[in-house]
Amino acid sequence: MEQTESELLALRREKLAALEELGVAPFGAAFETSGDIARVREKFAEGASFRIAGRISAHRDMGKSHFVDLKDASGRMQIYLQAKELGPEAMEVFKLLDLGDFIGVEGTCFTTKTGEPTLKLHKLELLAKSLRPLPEKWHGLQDIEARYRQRYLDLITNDQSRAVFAKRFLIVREIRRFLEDRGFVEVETPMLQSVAGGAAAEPFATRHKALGLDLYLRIAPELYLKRLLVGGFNRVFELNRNFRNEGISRKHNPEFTMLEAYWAYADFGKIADLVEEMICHVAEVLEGRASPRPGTSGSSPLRIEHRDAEGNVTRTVDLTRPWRRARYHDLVREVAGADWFEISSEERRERAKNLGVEILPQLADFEVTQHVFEKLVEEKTFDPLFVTHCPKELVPLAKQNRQQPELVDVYELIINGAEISPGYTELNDPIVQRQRLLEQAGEETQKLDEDFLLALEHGMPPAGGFGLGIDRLTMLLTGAESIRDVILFPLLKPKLVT
RNA sequence: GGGUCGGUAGCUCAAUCGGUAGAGCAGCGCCCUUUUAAGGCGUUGGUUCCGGGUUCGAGUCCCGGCCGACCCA
Repeated sequence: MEQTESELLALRREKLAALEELGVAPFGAAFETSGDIARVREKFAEGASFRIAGRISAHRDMGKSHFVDLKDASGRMQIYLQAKELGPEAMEVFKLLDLGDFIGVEGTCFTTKTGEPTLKLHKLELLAKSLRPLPEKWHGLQDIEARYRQRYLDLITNDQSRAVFAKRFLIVREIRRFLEDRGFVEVETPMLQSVAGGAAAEPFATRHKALGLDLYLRIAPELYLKRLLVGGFNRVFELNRNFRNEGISRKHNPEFTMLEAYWAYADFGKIADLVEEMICHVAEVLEGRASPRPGTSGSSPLRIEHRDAEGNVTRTVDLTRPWRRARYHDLVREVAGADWFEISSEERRERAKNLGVEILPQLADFEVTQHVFEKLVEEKTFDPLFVTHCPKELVPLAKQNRQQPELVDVYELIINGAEISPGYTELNDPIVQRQRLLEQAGEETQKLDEDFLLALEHGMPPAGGFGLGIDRLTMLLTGAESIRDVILFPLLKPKLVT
């Protein structure tokens, strides 16, 4: 089933063959450079000689001479070719080059009439032939689907996209650095688990052949990290992928990156302090400011601006410390009336509808309140807000409050209209933990993680812990509207691109 | 899962009421030794996402499907 190639592709193959005929290896070997292009631009000095390598991104043909733009991840540099200088053999090779080819060059610095720093070539080497044309230089790759499926083209073409991912990698690096500075040890726990615990979510199922074992991709590392608290690690974190077999949306990808950390002898209040400081630290490093000094970062204003395609500010998130902390019940009262928890269940349902919150009849009472909370507090809160003392039904793995046992000692951090980080005073009572897990499993006939309960029975120190969604944090700090814009290869249905 | 919108040349986009599928960039040929979205002249390139249907005639209208975006559940 031979498919006829388009002329563009056929032509590039012909050039490939012609190069081979000239004795040029079209997929070359290592090439020693004087540094990446940005470095060479810094070192640029009239008359000095440098070697650079990169992709041909533009070509301006002047007849007997040519201007070519060479690009690498660090920047762009103009090179200048003269037939006289390079000689006829090299010019013959040059004629067979295309936009998108990788070349290595050696040349002498000079500045053009228009002030452009340029290398006048005396050597040119083909490093890799490109057999397909790249997207157009001016508009770049606009097709959203193509940008996700062929992210490499998006990264080549769209500087903003590359900037978002550069920020993501910096965020991850700074989080690791911050936690390690405070004595947290990074660990790795199983992604393949025979009981997918630590959260309420549908797991992906898989199978180990040799052991004849049903396994699940983890939905959270929590139960393993707590085993490490039992084992004597007092400050641990894991920053890696979780998998949840659920729908896809602007805020959800089936695999996503989660930070979880546990701190022995701390509680959720200390955890909130830590998370607040950590996010501000990361934001300040992203903004190019000096690292915040302990105890002083609270005073300096810190705002994140989100912009649309035209560069207009669409939202400002104010991260200036200290962040607001408020109790769940108080926040609900603020939006739904001071008497919300005194009125009858029927009255609450009626009022929720009047407030524009859709309530299905089968919802439990606490779920009605939770819906009101989500619609009227969470989705309307953009500046950081620690929501504390949630009802225990919402958070089965946290510790109950000593004064009010119907509440748990947790916070839920909301920024940018979404939950971004839950923090807990962890439950370390194995007997209560077993009851809670049994209740949670309920009719779902979910297996209990008996190994985890066994570990707890050996004694787990009181501890604070938190989770932090790295994708959503990156959305916050980059202004991305969709989680797919901060994940290099988001999940899409398969489709052959040609 | 439901609703709305979209898929046209390698890329970015047009195509009136259903009437010969076009432009810019890229490519190819020619001219030009400091250009930079280089320029000038010429030129190639199409399964209009796929499959049916209506029609003298379908990119356009109808039905089904695939993929994506947004909203809702």
